[in-house]
Amino acid sequence: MADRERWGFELPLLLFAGFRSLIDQLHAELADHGHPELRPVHGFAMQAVGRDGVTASELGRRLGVSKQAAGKTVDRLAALGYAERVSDPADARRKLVRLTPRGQDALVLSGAVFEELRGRWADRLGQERLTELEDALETVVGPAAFGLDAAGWFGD
Amino acid sequence: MADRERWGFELPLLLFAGFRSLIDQLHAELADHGHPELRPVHGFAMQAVGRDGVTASELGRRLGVSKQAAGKTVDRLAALGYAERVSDPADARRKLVRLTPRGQDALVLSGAVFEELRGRWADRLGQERLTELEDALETVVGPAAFGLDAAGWFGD
DNA sequence: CTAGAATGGTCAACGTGGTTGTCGAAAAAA
DNA sequence: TTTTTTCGACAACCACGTTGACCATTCTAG
Repeated sequence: MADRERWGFELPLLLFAGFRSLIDQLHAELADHGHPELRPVHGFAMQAVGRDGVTASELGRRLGVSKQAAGKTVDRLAALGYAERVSDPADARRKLVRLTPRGQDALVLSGAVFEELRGRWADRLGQERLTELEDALETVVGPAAFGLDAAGWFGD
Repeated sequence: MADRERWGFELPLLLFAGFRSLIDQLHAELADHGHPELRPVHGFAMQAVGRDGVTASELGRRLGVSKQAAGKTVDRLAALGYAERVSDPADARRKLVRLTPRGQDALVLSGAVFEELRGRWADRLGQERLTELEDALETVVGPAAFGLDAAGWFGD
């Protein structure tokens, strides 16, 4: 919306503002639908757990944090009723982390909200410009974009 | 780079990956130029302090955190040699936080690195598509993009 | 088969950055 | 002048990350 020259420092600010606006709206929506306690970090963790469950060590690898940190996140998720630990009969060392129905619900709901939010961006920009934006971003960040390793990047 | 239909959840991931890639490269560069201790949160805080200095309370307002949290950040910045507190002769309650020369250096360096990084994106995308991306983001996030309130969003 | 290495989970201590609540001193407003 | 507001600090606490250590179990070589 400006043909003025842009500063380099605006780019990260714009990206962050976009990201944050989506995440903030997601969590406002989640809070309105029975999940007020969920934080962004929990969403990432649940996404990494997935439908099949995962061990705490593997979760740590997927999220790019130590297994201890992953274990703590699972503790919180479990305390909030979103995940549970199940012993693995095939390997007495492992404890599978699985999403509870509540956790699955939150994940499904998040997916729906993200679709809705993308729709709003499409209304604002037009499908064309939105796709352009996504493609441009994918060009510069590459497939790394879909790694969930957001270590330490999330808070309230 | 894909004419397939995109999922809503990809958008925040792409934005975050872009943001993070810039910030990570910035701090790698800063570390290589004598500022290995700086964290993203410090950059935001120093930006908010600016050339004129600011009180801890005002800093908190600018960053969207409590004055206590802002005070702690100033403590950390001061311990690292990037900021200092100066008593305000005109108001005995206030203590002006100011950047030290080291702090100013880091800020100037950051600005230069961001220009360089934007240049790399321009090489990849072309000036046209980069400007399109910036404009599209500004359209959806509005002027709010340039608020520095990133409460709790930063870590390592 | 058994000894050693690798893996998984947990405990402890700690660092950083956030929150509230409280408080006294100083300034501003009534 | 009295009351209210503001500023900076202290304390207690929470969330989320880190290392290091440890034990139990499983895998892998010899």
